[in-house]
Amino acid sequence: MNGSSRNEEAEAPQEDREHQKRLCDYCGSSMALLYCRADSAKLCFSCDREVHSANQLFSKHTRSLLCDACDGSPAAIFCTTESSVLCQNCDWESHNLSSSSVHDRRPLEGFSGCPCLNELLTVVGFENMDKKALLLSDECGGGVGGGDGFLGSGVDGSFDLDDGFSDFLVWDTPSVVSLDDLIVSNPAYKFQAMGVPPLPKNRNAACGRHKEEIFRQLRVLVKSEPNLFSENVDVKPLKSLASEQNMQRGSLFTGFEHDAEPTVFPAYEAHDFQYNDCGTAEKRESSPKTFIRSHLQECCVVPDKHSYNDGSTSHANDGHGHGGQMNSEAASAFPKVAAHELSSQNRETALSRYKAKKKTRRYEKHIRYESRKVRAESRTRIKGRFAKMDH
DNA sequence: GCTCCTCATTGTGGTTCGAGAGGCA
DNA sequence: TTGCCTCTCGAACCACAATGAGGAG
Repeated sequence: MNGSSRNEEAEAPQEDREHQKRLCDYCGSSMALLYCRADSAKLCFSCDREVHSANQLFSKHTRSLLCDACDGSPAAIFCTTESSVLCQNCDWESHNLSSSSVHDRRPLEGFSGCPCLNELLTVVGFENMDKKALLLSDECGGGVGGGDGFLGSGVDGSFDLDDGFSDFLVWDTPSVVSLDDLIVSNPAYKFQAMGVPPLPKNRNAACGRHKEEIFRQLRVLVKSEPNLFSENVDVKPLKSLASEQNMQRGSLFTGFEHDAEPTVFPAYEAHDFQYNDCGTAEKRESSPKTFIRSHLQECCVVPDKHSYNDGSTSHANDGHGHGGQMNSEAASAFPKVAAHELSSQNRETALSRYKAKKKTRRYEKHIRYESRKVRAESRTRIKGRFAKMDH
C-alpha cells in the first residue's frame, strides 16, 4: 500500500532521531537502553558491562531500563497496555488521565552488579531464553526488525516467527477465560479461581518498545563473550521447547518465572494476569463489562489521579491486552486533556515529583549505625531519657 | 601523600507531653 | 453548635560513642 510505504519512509528518520536521542553516553554510537543513576548516564548493554565491571564499587550501581517516553530517565513502571517502560514522571503524565489510568502497569526494578547474560535476559523478562534461542533468533529473524534482523514485532509487540518461537516471547494467556476466572483467588473471600493457570511469577518481565535493540545488543554481547551465559543454564533445543510449551503453555519464555516480590501485589492482581493478555476480542467480550468494572472498583484496583500511586493500591488493569493496544477511549481523549495538561504542567510536574517521592518513602525506621543502636539500648535511662553515666 | 590529633556533629531508644481528631451529651 | 472527654500520633528530651572534617607535622 502507498500508505504503508509512506509510513515506512516516515519511520526511518524517526528511528534515526530516536537513535540520536538515545545515544550511549559512553561510546556515543550505540543506542542506550539502560540508565545508571549513580553515573547519571545512558548506556548500551556492552558499555554498561564495560563500565560496571571495572571495579566492585561501580558494580554496585543500580541500573534500570531507559524510559521509552523521555529517553532520559530510569524507567520505574512497565505499562503492559502500551508495552512501554516509563519513568515516574512520564508514567504520571500519561496515566493520570481518567481513561488511561486503568492501563495495566506494574513497578520495575533495576539491577546491579555485573550480571551474566541470562540474568540480563531475566531483567528484560526473558529469563528462560537460552543462548541458542538468542542466536537462533538472529538467524531466522530475517531483518524484520531493522537492519540487523531480529524478530519482527507485531502490532501488539509480540513477534512474528512461524516456528512457534514467538509464542515464547508473548505473555501467558489462559486458553479459555470464563466468568469463573474473574473470581479473585483471595482466601479472605473463600473464592478460588477455577481452571486458571498459576500466576506467572516474574512480574518484572518488561523491555518496553526497544525489544529488538535489546536483543540485538545482547546477541552482540553473547557473540563477543561466549562465556557470558552461565554454565548451569539448561540449553534445550528450540523444538523441544516448543513442544514442551504446548504441554505446559505459559511456562516458557513468558518472563514470569522469576520469583520477584511475591508479597508486593495483592491477590486481585492474580486475576489480572489470568485474563489480561493480548488475547482476542472474543475473550474480552465474554467478560461482562459491568462485572469487571464493579469488581475492579470493589478491589480498589482502578487507580485514579489521586490514589494510584499510594503504594497500597497497585497498578490496575482494564481487562484489555498488554500488547500495545492502547485503550481507544484513552487515545481519543488524550489530545483534549493534553491541552489542559500543558496549562497546568508545572503543577503536574510538582505533583509527579511528590508522588514519586511518596512512592519511595520508607516508613520503617532505618538504622544507619547498628553499634549506636546497641549502645543506646544498653544505656541507663531516667524516664526514657539518657542518664549520665557514673564513671 | 600520609598519619595523627582535635573538635564539632550525628545518631541512637524509651518515655513524656501536647496537639489534633473523633465521639457524645 | 459548643464543650468535654478519650484516644492517637508525633515531636522533644536526654548522654555519649561514633563519625567526619580540617589542620598540623
